[in-house]
Amino acid sequence: MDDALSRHTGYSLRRAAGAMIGELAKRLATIDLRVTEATVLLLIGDRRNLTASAIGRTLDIQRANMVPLLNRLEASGLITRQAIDGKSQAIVLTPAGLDRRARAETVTQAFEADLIARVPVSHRDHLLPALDVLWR
Amino acid sequence: MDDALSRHTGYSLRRAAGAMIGELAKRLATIDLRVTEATVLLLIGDRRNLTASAIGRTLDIQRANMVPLLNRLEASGLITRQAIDGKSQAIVLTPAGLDRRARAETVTQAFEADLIARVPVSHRDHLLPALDVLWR
DNA sequence: TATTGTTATACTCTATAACTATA
DNA sequence: TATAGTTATAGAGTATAACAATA
Repeated sequence: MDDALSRHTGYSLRRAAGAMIGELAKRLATIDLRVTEATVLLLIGDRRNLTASAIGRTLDIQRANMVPLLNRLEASGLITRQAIDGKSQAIVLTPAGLDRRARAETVTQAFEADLIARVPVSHRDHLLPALDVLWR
Repeated sequence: MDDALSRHTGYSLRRAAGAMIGELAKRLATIDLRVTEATVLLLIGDRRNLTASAIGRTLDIQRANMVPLLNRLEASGLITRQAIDGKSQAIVLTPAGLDRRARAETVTQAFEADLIARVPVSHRDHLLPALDVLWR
């Protein structure tokens, strides 16, 4: 097709990620979540006493950009901020947050299954390890 | 690490693409190009009589978003618009555009080589075909 | 009728700098 | 001194709607 770009792994990576995120965003919109919001909910449910800064470090989101993100989740009643000490706050899921998180897990797991199903079997087990080395 | 997400191919795809694009953007900035601008230059040099709409279709960029992108390239003296008929315009590289394109090719090829070198040999040949199926 | 180029606008994510307060 | 939370701001990419002119 576009021969100047068809053999570029970087280009394919960009296009694949774009297509994937677009599709996931559509599915998460049905439960009123953005991709980044769902990612935060999934992470929080897994750990305890996570601060905004710690979440940001794990997800590679700037400290400053966590603020409006968490503000929205708090305004939606999905999280609360609980003081750990005078400086840090734990981000905690509310009952509504736990419920939304469960629904996000259902959506993302179905999405994952559909995504992986599209990859030919011969390549399937290579994709995740190959991707991981590019950012971990 | 983040166990709720570590086995998600979609999440790894997003992180890998983000890290990759960030690095590529830095390298292209040294020759005063954005990622999308470089992509357009590489595509144009390969074909002829490409219209803005056709470029957009190939690169999955909305028609409306091509306008400011091409305006910048034109303002930088890298492209010109040549009438094909009363409705369509061919996007053509100027001599400066050809030179910038050659430099973009050098940067992207070095980047590609570095990117692929990081993928373990056992997975290397599987990455591009696995990615391609996710968007082509 | 479908397509091209365009304008306007808004949203999402990301990046940087700076400030306050606390560990 | 380093870190947490925050504010403000800007940039880049993307999405939608609408319009005039032309194929």
